Amino acid sequence: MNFKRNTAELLSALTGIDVPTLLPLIEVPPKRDMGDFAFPCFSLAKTLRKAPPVIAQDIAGRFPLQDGIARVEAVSGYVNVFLDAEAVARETLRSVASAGSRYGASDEGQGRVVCMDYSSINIAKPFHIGHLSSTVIGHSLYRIYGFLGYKPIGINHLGDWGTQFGKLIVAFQRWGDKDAIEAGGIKELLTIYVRFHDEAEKDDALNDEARAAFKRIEDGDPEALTLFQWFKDITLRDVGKIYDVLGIVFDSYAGESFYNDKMDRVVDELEKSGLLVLDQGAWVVNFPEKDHMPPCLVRKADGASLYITRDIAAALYRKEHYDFYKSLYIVAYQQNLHFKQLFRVVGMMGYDWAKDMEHVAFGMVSIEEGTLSTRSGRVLFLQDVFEKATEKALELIEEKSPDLENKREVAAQIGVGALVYGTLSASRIKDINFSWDRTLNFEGETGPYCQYTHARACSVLRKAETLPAEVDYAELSDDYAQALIKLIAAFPEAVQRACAENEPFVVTRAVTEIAQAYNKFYFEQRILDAPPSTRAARLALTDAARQTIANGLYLIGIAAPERM
RNA sequence: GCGCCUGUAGCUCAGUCGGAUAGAGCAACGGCCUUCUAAGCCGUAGGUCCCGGGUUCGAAUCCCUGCAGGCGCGCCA
Repeated sequence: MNFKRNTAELLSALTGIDVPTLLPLIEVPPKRDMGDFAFPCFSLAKTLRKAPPVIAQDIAGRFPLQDGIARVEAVSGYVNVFLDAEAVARETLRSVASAGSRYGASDEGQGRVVCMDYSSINIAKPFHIGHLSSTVIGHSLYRIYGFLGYKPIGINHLGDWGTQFGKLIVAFQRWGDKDAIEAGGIKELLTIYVRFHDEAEKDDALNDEARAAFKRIEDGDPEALTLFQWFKDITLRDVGKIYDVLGIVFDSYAGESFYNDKMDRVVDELEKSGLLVLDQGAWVVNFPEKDHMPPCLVRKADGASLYITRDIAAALYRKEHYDFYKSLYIVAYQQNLHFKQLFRVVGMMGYDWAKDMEHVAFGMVSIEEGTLSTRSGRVLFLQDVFEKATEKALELIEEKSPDLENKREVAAQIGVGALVYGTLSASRIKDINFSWDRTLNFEGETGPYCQYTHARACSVLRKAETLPAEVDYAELSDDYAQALIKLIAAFPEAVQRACAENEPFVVTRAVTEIAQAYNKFYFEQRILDAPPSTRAARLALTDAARQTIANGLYLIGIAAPERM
């Protein structure tokens, strides 16, 4: 049963206001002793020509005490509704128990396809913390949408085209060592790439050579293509290790090179719709004055296409190939203008589904030394951060639970959990200033805290050995149990909000609050050595908390170890 | 110059699209392990919700002006 809806229905009968308009007006009071739901009567004052406290008093006096409603009070213009603790406990715990790992899930998506462009790494460039946000937000949204019945399509739009591949070929042929690259991976590729730049400073002819080498890739020269593919394989193999650690899989790796032969069509179409204008030798699309947007360049003076040309081609391809209901781009806010232009151009081309594309923007990551910059050495490789966090977790495990069997595995889950949590703990738009202190702090509102709480609940259940078949839910009327139950009951709504706003942090917060409430409950109330009836009820609550935390952690892409 | 975004405790952030006395965590200080995992719990202290106007029963929240910071603004992605 949905208590909020039920309250709205009863209120509707008393006020004559229909349920849909009533529902958003009902709020949760700031303090628990003010009840479970509150209905402010101020907005009714004008139409009813009565003072809000009088109206509240009237409604409260006529409120029927049924369907789990214990009592109703009128306090300074509010109607405060108190739910029956036993009923709330029963309904909530039963629905968690029956849904299990699907608690919070729904079929509201009805199998509709949602494309998600995230992570989208560059070939031959190492994965650094700047790539983490897109990867982790995208992955979480992938799970959230899937959980709510959509069919997500995870797309890693690879940056696998451009003259840098010509440079890599030249560099490899001059100074490369196949075995060293096979062994060293991306870091080795980066080394020869950096060397190319150093040498090219002295000898500009190298740049011409690189351009020629890239031309060979474009022309389909077998040797060049083989090398090109090899660079990609090396990169994906390396980056794949990070995706494995994060538990990420993609449905498509179609990147820039994939769209290479699909761009002429875009230019043709733009031309036919009369949108293309020649300006200073280049072809551009101009926007109406009201858009306040500079024109966007679609084809360079030398005939070459650009980033946005590829993105238009990709948008068309995705619509035709997946027939998406929504198409999300999880990309930093630096590219706000780019996506505004992209969506507008696609709309101007006459595709009404342009409205279904959305830029899921997020803030920038900087480190203490300043903005990230590979060239000036201000980088933090994700691999290194993972390792350091895992090491810290391992130290703590050695200290706190030296008997744990799979220490390394759990340490990695905790270290990575800390990092992922850090990325998903605030709204997307906030900039992140990376700090080792914060990353390696596993106390308070952190990933390890939530994981710890989950493991703690698991430990209690393990010692109990069996879950009770019969539960007297009246045993869960104390404040600590009730606070926890209400947060568990609110979890499905949090998942829906996270989806509607493309904001994984909403789930992060919900999980954190449940963990906090469970820890308070755990500290204040004995579970295993309570009297049988109480013990049974508290075990059932422990299991519900355990399950909900596990589901929430899954949705934000964090592992939930049973021991730590 | 134009456009977008951000501004809440020393720091990192919430604040359920206008509601009741603005909440958490970190850091600081003080307590709690012979009892279910102390990666935990409790307490103390910490606020000009950037400034100023406006809208109304009521504003951290909505509107306007300003200030500060970030990002972007044609041949990169």
